[in-house]
Parts: sequence; structure tokens; C-alpha cells
Amino acid sequence: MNDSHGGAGRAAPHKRADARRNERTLLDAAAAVFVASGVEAPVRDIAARAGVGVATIYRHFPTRADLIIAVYRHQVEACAEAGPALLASGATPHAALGRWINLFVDFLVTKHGLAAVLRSDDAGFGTLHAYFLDRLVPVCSHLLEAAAAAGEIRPDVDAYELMRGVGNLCIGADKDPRYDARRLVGLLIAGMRVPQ
Amino acid sequence: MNDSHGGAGRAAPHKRADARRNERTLLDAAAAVFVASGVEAPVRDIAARAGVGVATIYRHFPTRADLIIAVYRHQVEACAEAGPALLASGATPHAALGRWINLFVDFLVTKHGLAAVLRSDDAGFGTLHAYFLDRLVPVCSHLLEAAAAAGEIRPDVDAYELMRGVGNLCIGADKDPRYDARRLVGLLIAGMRVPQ
DNA sequence: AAACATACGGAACCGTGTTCCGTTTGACAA
DNA sequence: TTGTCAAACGGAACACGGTTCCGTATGTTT
Repeated sequence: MNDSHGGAGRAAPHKRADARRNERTLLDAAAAVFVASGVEAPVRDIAARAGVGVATIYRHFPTRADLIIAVYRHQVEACAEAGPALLASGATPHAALGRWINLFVDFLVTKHGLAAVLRSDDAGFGTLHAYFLDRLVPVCSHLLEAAAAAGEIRPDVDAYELMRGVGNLCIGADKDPRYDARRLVGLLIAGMRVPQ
Repeated sequence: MNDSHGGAGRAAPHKRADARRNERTLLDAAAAVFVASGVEAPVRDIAARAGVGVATIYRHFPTRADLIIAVYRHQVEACAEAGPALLASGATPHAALGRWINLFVDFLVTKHGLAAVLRSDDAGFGTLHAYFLDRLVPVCSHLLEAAAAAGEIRPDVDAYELMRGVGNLCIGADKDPRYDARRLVGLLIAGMRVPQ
């Protein structure tokens, strides 16, 4: 677990203890504030919650995207790893795809504002898009190929486009009781089936 | 065209000529700036383009939503009126629904940032949501009912939810060549068909 | 032409992201 | 243990965009 002299070639020169401690504290504070106020909460709020100055945030996480990625990395990884697992679990590829998409939707709709920020074209969020897409599109692509090979869905559905579409459908899904993202995503998945 | 003493009961006390002129100018300027920079362009840009002070904008259009509504009112009305027309045009209700949705999608994707702002939960945009929803949901509802009555689609699709979903799918559809909102919306509509 | 209300322009204000700089603190060596 | 120095810190300062305020200008009416 100690990576202070491990890793890639050069000895990453010891990080100071207070810096490491602050990074942890910030991660916890950010997670709490994200839950309370969404991922676009003011930087000052997060700093205050962590008991540090604003510059400390920028030092550890140059862009908001970096902070968001750090907070949710575990869950994104888990989602990515669930793809192959579902495919191997015995269900049909189409069922596996449906369940995996549901996992993704559940993740997004419980993170206030995350879906919206995933769509933001603000330059600062470039790395955020890239991370989600790099990590999840291949998994989705794999599932789509399996379902297409099984003849369950039309073969011309693009994984990138599907992920963006699903992400979009999740925008604002919290705070609108009349809107159920999962139902619409279900319709979308249903629409991918071969015409018979 | 002169509505200075016509209309609803009370004599709307003459609006000053310069005010009326500025309102026009502002509408034109806003339309131009919206095309160039999207519907979230800085207020100052619009004021500058119109050659007026910022306060003049707020005087005529208290919130940005009012300005956006004023700029796009004609097109929204046209879209709303196209619904019944399509239904009466001889095609099946499902086809009419599909075409109408395409009209709506075309409208949204060509107005930079409008779809995103339609989903914004910023309080100032409340009237914008309300206007779009009030005007279009009944039309959509009518089309859905016709298609459901014809047995072409499942009867449990909610017009409000569908409109929001379609709107969401249009977010960011400009400026991403790999993302085609129309294709995804097509999948969604296809998913509404009765299982056979 | 005078009087008055309407409308105007731009400065001022406020909240939020981002950067800068003087100060503090942990790490390492003597 | 103490001295030295770079790493890290905190908060003030800055930039920018939305919103409001107020002194001034202008259209309208008598």
C-alpha cells in the first residue's frame, strides 16, 4: 500500500505527512458536501468543511474534475468490473446489458448533479468526461457486442453514443418526482432489440 | 397590430416609443447572440450587441427565461400546432408521433444550450420550463393517446416524462459529432412500441 | 413650452472560481 | 535537540458574470 518509493521508475520524493492528511480530509469533506449540495458545491464550502484554505484544494486537485474523479473512482471501477461479471453470470447478454446499465443509472442518479456535469462542455471537465468514457465505454462495447452476436439487439448501436444518452437521461432525475430516468432508459434499451 | 387600447379590459397605458423600439432591438440582438454563443451568453454581450445598457434588458425581460421565451415563442407555437396537423395528415398515429418528436428534436439541437437550460434547476428558469411544458406536453399527450388507442404503443408512457427525456437526449447534441440525438430518440420511440 | 413620468446607461454590488504571497510546518542533518 | 530549507498552508486579492441602484435623458401630455 505504501507507494512512497514504489511505482514507476523515479522515487516519488516523500510527500509531507500533513499534505497526505489534508488530501484524505479533503476527500471526505468533498464526499460529504457533494451529498449535501451536489457536485457543483462552492469550493469555499468544501474548504470550510475540511477546515483548510481554498488554495489547499487547488494544490491537491487542480480542477474540480480531479476532485470528483478521486471521490468516485472506487464506484466507477466497481461498475466497470461488474460488466464482465454480469456477462459471465449466466443470463442472456441482453439481460446482462440491461442490468449493467441499471447499475450505471443507479450510480448517476444518486450523485446530485453528476450527470449534468458529465455533459458540461466546460473545458475544466475534460478529464472527467475522459475518465468516465475511457473506463466505461469499453465495458459497454463488450456487452453490446455480445448481445449483438447473440442476435438480441441491432448491431449498429454505438457504445459511446449509448453511454452519453443514458447519462443524459439521468440529468435532473433526482429532484423531479414525475421523472423516472430508469423507466426511460428501459425504453431505450428495449428500442435496441432487433425488430423480431 | 396596434394593441395600445385593444385587448383585455383595462387600457394598457401607452408604452413609450423608445421602449417599444428597444424591446425589438433586444429581441433581434438576443437572437443573434444566442446563435453565436448559445442561450447562456453573458447579459453584457447582448446589451452591447443591442447598443443598450444592461438595466434595459432587465427592465424588458426580468429573467433570462423571459428573454428566451420571447425569442423562441414563434417556433414553439409552430411546433405545438404541428402536432394535430400531423395526426390529421393521414399517417398512422405512431408515425405522426415520430415525426412530431423529430420536429421538436430539430428545434432543440439547433439552439445552442437550450436543451441544457431547459433542464437547469436554477429558479430563474422556472417560467421557461413551465412555458415549454404547458405548451408541448398536451400536444404530446394527445399524440400518445392516439397511438395507444391504435394499439401501436404501450399505454403507460407519460407525456411529461417523454418530453423531458427527449429534451435530455438533445443536451450537448451540437458540438459532439459522435453523438446523434436523433438516432437515440428514434431508439426511445421504437422502445415504446407494444411488444408485438 | 413646461411638467412629469417613463425609460435609460453605466457604475456599484455580490457571489463564486482562481491565483498570489507572506507565513507556517514537517523532514532531514548536524 | 536544534537549525535549515523546501513543501505546504491560509486567506487576501483578483477576475468575471448576474443583478440592482441612481442620477440623467427623453417621450408624452397639457
